[in-house]
This record gives sequence, C-alpha cells and structure tokens, in this order.
Amino acid sequence: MAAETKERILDVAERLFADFGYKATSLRDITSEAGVNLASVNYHFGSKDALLAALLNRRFAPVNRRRLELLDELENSADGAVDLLDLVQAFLSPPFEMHQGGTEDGRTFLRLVGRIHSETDDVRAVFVTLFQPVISRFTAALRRALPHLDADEVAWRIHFLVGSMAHTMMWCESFLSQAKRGPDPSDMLASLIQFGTAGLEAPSRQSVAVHAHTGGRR
Amino acid sequence: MAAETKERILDVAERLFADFGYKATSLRDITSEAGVNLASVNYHFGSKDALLAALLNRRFAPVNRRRLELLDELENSADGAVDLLDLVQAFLSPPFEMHQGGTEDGRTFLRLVGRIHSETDDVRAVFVTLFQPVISRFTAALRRALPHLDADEVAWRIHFLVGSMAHTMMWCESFLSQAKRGPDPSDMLASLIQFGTAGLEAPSRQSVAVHAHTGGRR
DNA sequence: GTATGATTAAAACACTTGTTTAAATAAATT
DNA sequence: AATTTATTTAAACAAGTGTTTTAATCATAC
Repeated sequence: MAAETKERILDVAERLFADFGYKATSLRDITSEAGVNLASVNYHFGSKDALLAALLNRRFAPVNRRRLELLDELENSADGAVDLLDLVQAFLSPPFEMHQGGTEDGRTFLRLVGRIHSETDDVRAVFVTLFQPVISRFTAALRRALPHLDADEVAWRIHFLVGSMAHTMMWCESFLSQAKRGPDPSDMLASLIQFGTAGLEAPSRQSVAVHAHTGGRR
Repeated sequence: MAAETKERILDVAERLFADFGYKATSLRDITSEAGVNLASVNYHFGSKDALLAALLNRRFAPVNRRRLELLDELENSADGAVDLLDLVQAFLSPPFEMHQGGTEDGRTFLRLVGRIHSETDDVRAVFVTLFQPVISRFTAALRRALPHLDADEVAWRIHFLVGSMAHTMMWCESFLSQAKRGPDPSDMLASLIQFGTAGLEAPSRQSVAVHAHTGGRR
C-alpha cells in the first residue's frame, strides 16, 4: 500500500504541475485528486519541494541519460565529425520516445518538460542540476559541429533551440483548436528538428551584416 | 499624488511579475516595495487580475501596434513579395526597441515578455487577446513568404520562433555567469533574427521518425 | 496473540493570500 | 471657508498555504 500511495502522489503531482505549474498547485489539490491523505506527502517525501525533486528525478534522469547515451554512440561511431542533424536529434528525441509521446502520459510529460523550463529559479534548481551535464556535453559537441560560429553564438543558439522546444511542448495541447489535425507529438518532433537544425547552422551574424550592406536590404 | 501611486504600483509590479511570476508575487510584496498602502491596488485597479491586465496593456499594446505598423510598411512598399528576414525583424524588433533594450527598464520588460508567455492560461488571457491580431496577420504574411511549407508547418515554426524568443528573453540575465560579456540585448536580437529566419525557411521536413531504440542512424 | 514498526487519518498550527471595511486625511470644487 | 470628492490608512476578514502533531490503523515478525 505504501509504494502505491507514493506513486499515486507522483503521478497526480506530475500532471498538476505540468498543467498549472508548481506554485499554483497545492498539496490539497494533489492529495484529494490522488485519494490519499494530506499528510502523506510530507510523510513520504518530506516537503513539497522534495516531492518536486523526486518527481523530476524520476522522469528527467532517464531522459538525460538517454541523451548522453545517444551522444556517446554518435561520437564513438563517427570519430570527430558528428553530423549536426544527428546531434539535434539526439538532444530532442528522448523526451518524445521516453513515454511514447502519443499517449496521454506522454503528452503530460511533454507539458511538464515545457513547464519546468519556465518556472522560477528556486523551482528549477533541481532540474538545472539534472540538466547541466547534458548541456555542457552537447555544447561541446555543437561547437565542433559548428566551426563557423564563435562560442557565444553557439550558446545563444542552444538557448533558442531549448526555448522553441520548451515553449512548444508546453502549449502544443492548446493548438488543437487552430490546427486541422490534433497535435501529433512525433510531427512536432520532426518539425522541431528541421527548424532547429537549420537555425543552428545558419551563417554567422557578421557575414549577414556584410551581406546586408552589399545585398539590397534597405 | 494619485497618478504617482498608480504608476509606482505598475512599475514595481512589472518588475516583480517579470522576476518571480504572477502567482508568486503577492500584493504585499508589491505595495511594500512601492511604498504604498496595501489597499491601494484594489482601490486603483480593482483586483490583482485587473492590475495585471492594466500592466500588460501599458506595455504590449504599443509593442504590438509597432509590429503591425512595421508589417504595414513592408506590405505597402514591396507589393506581394515581402522578404522573410524583414518579416522576422518586424516581429522581433519592437520589444527590443520599445524601451531601449540596454537599460534596466528595457531588460526588465524583456523578462516580462518572456515570463508572460509561460504563465498558465488564466493569467495569459489578457495577453493572448492583445497578441492575437499580431499572430494572425504575421501568420498570413509568413505563409506567403514560405510557399514551400503547408499551413500547419508554418504554424509550428511560428511557435518555435516565439518559444525561442520568450525563453531567451526570460533567462538572458542568467547567462551573465557563463558568457564572457554581459548579455547585450541587441546582440541577442541579431542572433535571434539569424536563427529564426534560417529555421523558418528550412526545407519542408522529410519524415523523421522518433528515434528507434536500436541506436544511431546508419 | 501480542509486540513492533510502518502507514494512514483527522485535526490543529502558524502563516500568507486577495479583498473589504470604515475611519482619517488630502485635494478639488463650489 | 465650507463641502464634496478622491485618496490613503490601518485593521479585519475569510479562505488557503505547507507543515506538524497525535492518535488510530495496518502489516509483519516474534
């Protein structure tokens, strides 16, 4: 019974955090929907913060492990020169494949991924810790794959990529109304990879400035 | 004295909402920091929600007006064929030029832009209303500028662009530590335009399936 | 069957939230 | 100057927050 309670709390909390954010979700919301006693959160996890930490660890640790695993494969097979498209795919795919993106749980998880990126720093603290090794290793790999860009520019563009990922994951449910088809997560992944790869390998901004001078822009 | 109180509340609320989000900022945080009485928020604005609405109107109405103004200019001067780069620039520039991005106020506003994109739907309601005409007109213009993409694909990519914008605006302050130079908003704008334009005009996606568990692509 | 430890239950705790009230003060109008 | 309106103040309100406590219940081992 104990393990079941813990998991029910984690499952419900994950969904509510994903939909309404951490601050806006109360322990009473979680426990009443999970059908468990209010005090059980503090009994099993210690605090609301610790619940969040446990929740993030449960999901993001495997995702980030998978990212690094894919990156290892790429760097081992093709020594030195890793294809940019493969890098982007290795970074973006794991959240989608983790929970079979099409299912209800999978989509909830995608919303959680997006939501957590926009929580305030105090909430993101645990998440950032889990994310950090991934970011640093992919940053290094992307620098090698984008030799025409300086380090700062690569850093900017990684943030752009993460932003487009997070934002779209968070709001893809809301697109139901305006899109003809429902938002298929694997469609989203394919589009995102396409968009992100092209954005990352865009020419450096200096060459654009030169281009702008000679090339007819007002 | 009345107008001064109202503006002090708006200024402080804007900064706190930008830094900590709407839910996490209490009226007591705002009023104490602004040096005004707690009840003055409800007196001048009616409620916390109405304060947010007033705050968003004050800043985003001019920004979105400017966006549409720039779009009008583009569509009038070059009849039919509007350059993609110009479109992206017309969409992204106004938040940066509005408050002279480099100043403290300007950077606070950029954080607010980013933050508001990630608030939950109830909080974003007012914002979405202000944003909607901009999105629909730019969507139409982008479809014309990207004839090789179908409507759904254009919609996805607009969300990617908005996401990269919002995310980076929100966290650009945090990049101070890892970047050599402080994050210059105009640098960010230039990079963002570069990234977004390339991403938008990327070739239409060939089917990229969710990464198989068998490992790397061969 | 009883004792031991783990789990659940209900209640209370101390604190914060947005909002309202009623009196006091300031400003503007007549 | 007197009166009406606008604004500020301090206090209280009702509801909600995470957390703690104390007792009751359950499962398991002796």
